[in-house]
Amino acid sequence: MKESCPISKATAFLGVKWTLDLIYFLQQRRRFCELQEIMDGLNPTTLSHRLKLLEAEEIIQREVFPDNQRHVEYSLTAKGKDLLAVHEELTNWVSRWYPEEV
Amino acid sequence: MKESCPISKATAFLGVKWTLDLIYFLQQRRRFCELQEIMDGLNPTTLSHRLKLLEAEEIIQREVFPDNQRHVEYSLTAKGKDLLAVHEELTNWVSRWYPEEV
DNA sequence: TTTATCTACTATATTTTTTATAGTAAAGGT
DNA sequence: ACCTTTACTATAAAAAATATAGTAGATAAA
Repeated sequence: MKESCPISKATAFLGVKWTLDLIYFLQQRRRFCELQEIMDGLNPTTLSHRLKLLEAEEIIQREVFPDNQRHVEYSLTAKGKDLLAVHEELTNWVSRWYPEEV
Repeated sequence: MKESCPISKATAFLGVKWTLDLIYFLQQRRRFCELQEIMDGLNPTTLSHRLKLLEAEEIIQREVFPDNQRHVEYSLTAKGKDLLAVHEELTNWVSRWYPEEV
């Protein structure tokens, strides 16, 4: 952006469909299929892309269980957890403007 | 989403490319062409779509100047200004994790 | 021990969004 | 009269999201 936007580092991945929701749900560590279900059948191609993007940004970490290669868990890194403050503000905003929803 | 996500009301428009940046730049009231320039030539079709979305959500307001129909200004509503708290948190996060950028 | 199920994806094709580019129509300046 | 600015819209191409099916390994059930 011409005029620097101090948050462009963040909007590059937060302003992408599903990212904000995904971070919310990853407050608990989750498996791929759990995320799919929770997110109402979000298609696996998109979910896979998004997880890779967030992993590359070091917002989440992917852990494969050594005893079972098919067991993979995703969770927030310290950097990712630190983003939850943003979610909190967002939750507050939603409760102020859509009180019936929260 | 199956399991309710309390912020889905917000992520529906914030999790869309350019929305977060747009709100940031609309801290000051701006005209269409200014936004285009500031956002590094963001194409007018997308900008137009986004402005309409945010207007529909009552995050921004569109004002046509009565003396000149070609003079249109966009600015944040109270609801939109209230979202700036989220931007602030985001700015803080960026400064913590990308100190060289801010 | 064959068969079925679960998990974590990838492949392919279709639909939706975004983008680049050009164009329009009104108003204002020169 | 002519050029520029403004706020868009139109069209076509490129990129991203989705639906759907499929794969491969591991575990469970018959």
